[in-house]
Amino acid sequence: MFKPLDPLLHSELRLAIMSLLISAEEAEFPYIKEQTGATAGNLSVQIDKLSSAGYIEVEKSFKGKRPCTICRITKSGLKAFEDYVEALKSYIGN
Amino acid sequence: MFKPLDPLLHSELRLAIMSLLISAEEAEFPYIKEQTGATAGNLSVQIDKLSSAGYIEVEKSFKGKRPCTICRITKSGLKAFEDYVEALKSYIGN
DNA sequence: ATAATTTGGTTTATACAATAAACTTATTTA
DNA sequence: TAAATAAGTTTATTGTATAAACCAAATTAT
Repeated sequence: MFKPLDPLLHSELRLAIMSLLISAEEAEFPYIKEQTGATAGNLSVQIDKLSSAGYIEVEKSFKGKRPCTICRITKSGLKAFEDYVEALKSYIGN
Repeated sequence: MFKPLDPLLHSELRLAIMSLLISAEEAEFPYIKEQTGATAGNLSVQIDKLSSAGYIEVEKSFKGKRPCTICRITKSGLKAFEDYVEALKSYIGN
């Protein structure tokens, strides 16, 4: 009847991050922060979780002398997102 | 960009309860419990929350000598659900 | 008859998770 | 050179989902 909702994606901020990365394929930390309106701390934590789960990959480099964190969605992240949307439909009706 | 998600509805079990009540317009506690697979304790708590918010109304009566708890969605609950679905679309794309 | 189980829940405790506050390091700007 | 900004991370707090424990009545088994 009701399909279980991946708890990693069933989170407002993490869902927003994933949504952004699906449209963008690549996004920097400050951009995600601005688009989601999240605090840096919260964003940092949630990015870690998505990264640990293998849903996104995080590339830390330097842009000039400043740190630069770039995020991309992974294949498995995209799959998880699609599954999540599918599961959601069992609650909200397509 | 991303619309905020009503935290009361952004919960797997509460969303399932609301979803059921939208289709059914009326449902008894044991039926909801069976359909959602929730434990009675969890269900009781979440029903209380939805009821306190005015999203559902709860009628406690007796069926013979056994207690009987019937739930119905309210107008404001239906509105909240629709708004939630609308907000969700800003994350998952319609 | 009475002990055990089931039904229909509620209350309480716990463990996790979302979020912000505080902090770090480096860089601009005043 | 002092203050503010940028880009994050780590830590602390608060909240919330969930299950465990509990209660009362009814039913079933011995």
